[in-house]
Amino acid sequence: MSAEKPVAETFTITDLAGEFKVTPRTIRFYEDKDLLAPQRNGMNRVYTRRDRARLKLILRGRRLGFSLADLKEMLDLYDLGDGQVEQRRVLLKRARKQLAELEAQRRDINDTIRDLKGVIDHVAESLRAQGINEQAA
Amino acid sequence: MSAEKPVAETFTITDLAGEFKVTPRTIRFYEDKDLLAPQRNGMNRVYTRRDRARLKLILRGRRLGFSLADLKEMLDLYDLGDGQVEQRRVLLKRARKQLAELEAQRRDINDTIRDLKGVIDHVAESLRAQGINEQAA
DNA sequence: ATAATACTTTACGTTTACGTCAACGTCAAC
DNA sequence: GTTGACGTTGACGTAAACGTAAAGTATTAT
Repeated sequence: MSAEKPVAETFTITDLAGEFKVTPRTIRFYEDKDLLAPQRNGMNRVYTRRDRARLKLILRGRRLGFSLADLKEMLDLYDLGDGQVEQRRVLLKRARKQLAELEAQRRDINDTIRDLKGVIDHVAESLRAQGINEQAA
Repeated sequence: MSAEKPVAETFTITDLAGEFKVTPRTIRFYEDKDLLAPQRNGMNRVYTRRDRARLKLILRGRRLGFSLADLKEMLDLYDLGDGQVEQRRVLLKRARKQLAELEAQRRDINDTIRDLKGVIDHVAESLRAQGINEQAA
């Protein structure tokens, strides 16, 4: 009898696992690595929307090839926005460094996309030149 | 007595390792996985500019988080542009699928960059609001 | 002749990110 | 009261991507 509304107040581990197409094992593993820290209801883990947002960020980072250690640092960046002055200065430096790396990665992606488009155009053209349809007969 | 010009005709394994900041072990490992197939001069490997280009592509792919298995497929895409018609049709489909994935990844990156910029702006602003310089005293 | 340098193969070790049982707790339904 | 359904904690297994010796070969320098 779980609510079907877009977002509930809290989530169970299988809720999140189902939503993001990962196994509960994965989510527990992230907790073991201190990337998540859900509350408990007795023995059971209870995830807030904030936990859910963190998980989303972790999985996005993983798709971009970042290690869990990297992602822990990035999450700490998001967390420590209300620290002491010196802490925030350090945070700012790290965040800008991280930003530079992401922009470098974006350049890599753009280059790769351009190359791949070149291949596609070339092959598509070579098929057209022979008067061949792209779809099979 | 190695030439210092930007590009030579052929390269040794340590040439490439030096240029791309990886170890020879890494390059040999890629060969073992059939991502590279350099010529031999006796026992020693000899890399052409084409091999070098492949290595460059592999390393760029790795920075984007692709597995070596993924990259082998992608390299095959680049290679098979002159195959039979049916082969090229398959190639075209795969290439377009690959392109779609890359564009999805670019969206992930753009989202992440946007989030991170938000953090930076927020923290920088909070420091300015207190009349604090970003650099330490 | 020998030492240094550069390269080779073989093989076992390591880290990361989980997968896969196994055994147990808890609550609702039958 | 036992059977699921869902959750829990270990603990061991594993695939990927190299790292790290160990031991041999080939060329070059002295």
